[in-house]
Amino acid sequence: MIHETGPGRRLPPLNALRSFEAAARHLSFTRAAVELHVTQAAISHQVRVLEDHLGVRLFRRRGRALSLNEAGQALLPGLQEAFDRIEESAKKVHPGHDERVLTVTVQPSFAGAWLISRLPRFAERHPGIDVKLSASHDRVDLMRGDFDVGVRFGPGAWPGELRVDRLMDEDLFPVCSPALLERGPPLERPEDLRYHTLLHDDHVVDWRMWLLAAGVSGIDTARGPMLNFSDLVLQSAAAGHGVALARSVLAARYLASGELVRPFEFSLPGKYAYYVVSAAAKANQPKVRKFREWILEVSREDAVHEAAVVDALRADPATPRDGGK
Amino acid sequence: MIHETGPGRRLPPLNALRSFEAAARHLSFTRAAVELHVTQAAISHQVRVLEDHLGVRLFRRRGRALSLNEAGQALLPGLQEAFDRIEESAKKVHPGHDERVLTVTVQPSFAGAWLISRLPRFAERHPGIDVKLSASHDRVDLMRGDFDVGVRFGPGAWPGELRVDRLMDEDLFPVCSPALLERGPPLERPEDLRYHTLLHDDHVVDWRMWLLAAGVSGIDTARGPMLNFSDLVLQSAAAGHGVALARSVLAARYLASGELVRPFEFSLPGKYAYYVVSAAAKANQPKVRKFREWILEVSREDAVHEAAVVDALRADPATPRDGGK
DNA sequence: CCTTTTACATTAGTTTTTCTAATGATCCAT
DNA sequence: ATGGATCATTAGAAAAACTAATGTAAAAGG
Repeated sequence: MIHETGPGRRLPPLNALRSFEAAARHLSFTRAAVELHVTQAAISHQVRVLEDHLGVRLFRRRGRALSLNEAGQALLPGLQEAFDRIEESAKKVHPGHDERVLTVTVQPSFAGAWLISRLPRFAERHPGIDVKLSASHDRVDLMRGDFDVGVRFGPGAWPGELRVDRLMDEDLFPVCSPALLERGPPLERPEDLRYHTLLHDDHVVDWRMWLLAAGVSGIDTARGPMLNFSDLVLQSAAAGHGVALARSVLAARYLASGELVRPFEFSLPGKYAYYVVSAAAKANQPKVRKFREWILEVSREDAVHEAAVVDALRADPATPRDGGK
Repeated sequence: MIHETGPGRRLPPLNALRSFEAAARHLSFTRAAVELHVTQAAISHQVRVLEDHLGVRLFRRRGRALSLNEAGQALLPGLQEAFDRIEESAKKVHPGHDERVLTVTVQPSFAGAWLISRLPRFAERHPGIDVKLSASHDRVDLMRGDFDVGVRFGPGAWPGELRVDRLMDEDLFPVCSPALLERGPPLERPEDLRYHTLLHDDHVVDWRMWLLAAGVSGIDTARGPMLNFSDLVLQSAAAGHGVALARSVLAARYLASGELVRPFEFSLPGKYAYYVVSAAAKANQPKVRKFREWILEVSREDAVHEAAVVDALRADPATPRDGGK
């Protein structure tokens, strides 16, 4: 009665075809679901959509036994060739590009103190993405394309066409072992630091600046050992060797476990922060976007959570929430 | 660091591929949008999704001029072959099945009085579906697969595996031309019908039953002409030849235009109703579902609307809302 | 040139589709 | 029979796709 041609193609629902192909290959909705990282119900729905669209059943369902009926058998081979062709074409377009592998570069201190323990959560949420984490001090140029995304500590402004999102701010405050606090010389106010060994690391962290900000003078900041890595300084402090000036992100796990405590509240906001960084050209790739969104979300959640834990510990330092050392 | 293989395929987003293919074929997002019955923005988004996924641009956009770049040229041919293959396979599965053509069977009276004027709305909402309407008195067996869907007037219970939805109830009431009401013998109560010519059709409608229900006796229902089609009876009434016993659905358009009026309010609920019917096996096909949902929705809306119009006319019969005859 | 037209891009918000979790039904093996 | 495995169904949540409005840039027309 009413006519509307439209010269284009008449393709069945493509996502339903993908589910059907997987289901037909496995002869199992459940296994197809595993392959496609969805639930069995999703496959069931999609196959049904395709069957409704075509107006034919494609499977013979007899309880547990699943098999292709005639229509299904007619459909499958051509479909598989078609999908092969698509895979092949897609590979041709950008060889060496793998949308499943995400390469991430971070500093070792951040990897150990923060990222490693959280990465499993990412793998769980995005089982289709395979993270390759590179922890290294080497300055990596994200613009050169060696890595998809990085976490950098710094002022937040880098040259080049980058997408930069602030991840976490960094505060500086002294930490020491609970034993030192209980049994060492008094350590109630910043001034008391003069009776303690100060542990130094050779990076950003600077006792002089902190003491100045805390309004304390006359303490010799040349005293005490200097260690190469931030984490070693914290370990040393946890072992009771002295008081370290900690960066909040790196110290968080020691504070949470009770291995380190903060003798005083005062903390100096660091001038640097952690940023998620990626080349602008890559920033919108799904795998990159998912990582960025995930890490920003986790850092937000954890900030809330850790603040609560730290508060609890401060209220009752004798019973650390976790096993401790 | 974390590894998760998954032996399956690695296909790009399939719907994005469809948009790309159409856009590449037309070398125009706008024309691709027309073909796929979506907006230009949708194509733009989908192409972008594909480009992000693959990590390469596929088009060269230079203002108005759109062309495939190297990557796009590498992708297109294989993709088209793949889509050809899919179309071919889908056709093989169910030849003679066309998901764009919907065959509908109704009685001529319903087609003319109700469906024809509303069908354009359906075409507008679902431009991808091409309705083939068959108006015929022949009893058609929907189970035999000759038609996808039908509208049937009857008791609502038919044999066979059918999906049946009640569409509209049918009331019986007398109608006549406004001229007859003004200038003819009085016609204020059902009793006054004795001074008028009764128009009969040979179908369901029966003056005897109506008069009985209205509590009037002693009127000779054998008087007056009998016509073959319900609509002819109404036309005859509109021409002032007498009073017809109308079925509400069929009379609605005459009432709306003012060509017919109801001399009294009393109406007898018909024992039959209109139903949307299709074979259970076809009832979930997208084209069938869309038609069913549409017709049910329209009938609901129109019921509300027409009730309002009829009320308005009853309040002021001299100024029909529509042009009239 | 300047204006208008045409076409793609972008944004925010809505709609539609897809997916999940829970549960049910069925078949098979023990 | 009973338990385990598998697909189906349902309602509701999450994600994807789409639209409308608007922006931007290049080409075409005066």
